[in-house]
Order: sequence, then C-alpha cells, then structure tokens
Amino acid sequence: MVIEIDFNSDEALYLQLRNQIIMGIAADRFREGDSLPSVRQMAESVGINMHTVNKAYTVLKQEGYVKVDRRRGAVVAVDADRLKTWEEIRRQLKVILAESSCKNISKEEIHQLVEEIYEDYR
Amino acid sequence: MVIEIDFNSDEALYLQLRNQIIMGIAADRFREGDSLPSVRQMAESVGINMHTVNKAYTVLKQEGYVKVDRRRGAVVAVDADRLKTWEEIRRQLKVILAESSCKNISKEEIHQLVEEIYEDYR
DNA sequence: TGATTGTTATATTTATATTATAACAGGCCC
DNA sequence: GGGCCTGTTATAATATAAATATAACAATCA
Repeated sequence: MVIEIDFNSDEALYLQLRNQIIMGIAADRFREGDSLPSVRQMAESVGINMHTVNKAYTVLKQEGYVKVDRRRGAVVAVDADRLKTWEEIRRQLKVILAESSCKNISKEEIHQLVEEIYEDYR
Repeated sequence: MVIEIDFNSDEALYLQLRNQIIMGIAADRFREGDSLPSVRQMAESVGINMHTVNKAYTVLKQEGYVKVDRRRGAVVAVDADRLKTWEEIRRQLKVILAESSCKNISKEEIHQLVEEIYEDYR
C-alpha cells in the first residue's frame, strides 16, 4: 500500500500514518487478516523512524484496528465496538459541522460530500 | 457564553477554546458583530492564561471567524471564503468516515448524525 | 487621568514528537 | 545451533509546541 507522509504538514507523523492506514482499511486496500509491514520495514519505506511507526501501530492496536501476532506482526483485525467510537465521532463531527456552517456550507452539501467520500471508498 | 475547558483532555487548551467559540457562532449564541470577552476577561473566567486565549483568538482571526477592532476587541465577523475551508473539511471528513466505516457505522447512520447535530444548532 | 483594549517581547516550564542506539525474547528456516 | 526476522522495551538526546508568567506599549474611551 502506498503511504505518503507530508513532512510539511502540521499533523504529527504517527497520526498521518495512523489515518492513512485506517483509510486503507476502509477502502479495502488492507483486509481483515492482512499483515502490515513490520515497523522496521514501514519505517524505511516511508522514511521515518522505527519508533514513530511503532507509536502509530500501538495507537491502532489500542483503538481496535489491528491485533499483534508475535510472528506475523501487526495484523488487521477490526474490533467493532461501536460504542467507544460513537461519542468520539460525534464530538469531531460537531466541530466540523460548526466550521462548515459558519462558512456557508449547507447541510445538503455536507450530505453530498459524505456520499462523495463513500464513493471513493468503494 | 458558557465555555468549559477540560483540563484532562488531550486536546490543546487553545483548540478547545477555538472549537467552542466556533460552535457558539454556529449555534447563534455568538452573532455577527458581537464582541468576544477580552483576552484577560476570558482568561480569568475560564481559568487559563491570557496568552492561551490570545492564541485562540489569533487563530480565529487567521481562519476568518473574527476581526479585531482596537476598541471593541475580537468581534465576530465570519469571512465566508468557502474555498479555503472546503478542502480542509473534506480532508477531516475523510478520516472520520474511514473510522466509522471500519467500526460498522453505516453511511445512513452518519447522515442521521449530521441531521441530529444540525438540530442542536437550531 | 485612569482604566481597558489588543499586541508584542522575553523567559521559563512542561509536554509531546521524533530520532537514535541498543538490547531482549520469541518464532522461523536453513 | 546459528542466523534472521518479529514486536517490545529501555534510555537518551533533540526539537518543537503548549502553557504560564511578568512586563511593557499605543490606542481608545469614560
């Protein structure tokens, strides 16, 4: 899977990595049971430190996106506990919708944008 | 306006403040032309440092939510440049939808959540 | 005049992010 | 066994950002 890190972004490297992996799972580029590249492999291929990758993987594990197998490394295994996710999603959406609302982006445009993004995940 | 800062949150204080003010504008608790409390007033009422408030106000100014009047302080004045906002909204939504999709939250549930949040902003 | 406004400057402390080097235990393969 | 690969842990150093503290300045207004 192609992962691109923007070193000029204000977003932390490990978060960029985390986000791209989650988007990769959503887009089915990573499937249940697939192994992620080892921390060392990923670090080299992306051009960042091993510990930064390790932090991303650790976060992904804590959030229930991967499980770690001693021999196979980080394996995609989504633990679908909606409840923990739900409030967090709601909290973030609330801020985004406030921003867009202030900037005259209509509710309908948001719905359309959601549709658009879901198209890309297909 | 009631602003509540969560000191246990991992979110930066100035960002919590920024977000709540933007949500306040969206919810019409702050209206076009209203003055925000002075940096010193807000700092004291919320229990944080003046410079932390100043940073939040500066960000809000740069993002086009307030303008600063020498005598009236920070005044709500939303500069509706949709273009700058649009890509940022899209970028954030993409991550959120990936997360929810992985966690078996359906597209329809997202649409419903959007409706729900817009209800609160009414 | 006196109080309040945003703004700027400087300094310190604290927390987080990132990199670096190194080691350990477990599994796998030749 | 001997390497080679896993994740994991420890420790340290560096860099950046967040938060607080104290202080001053010019402009505004009652």
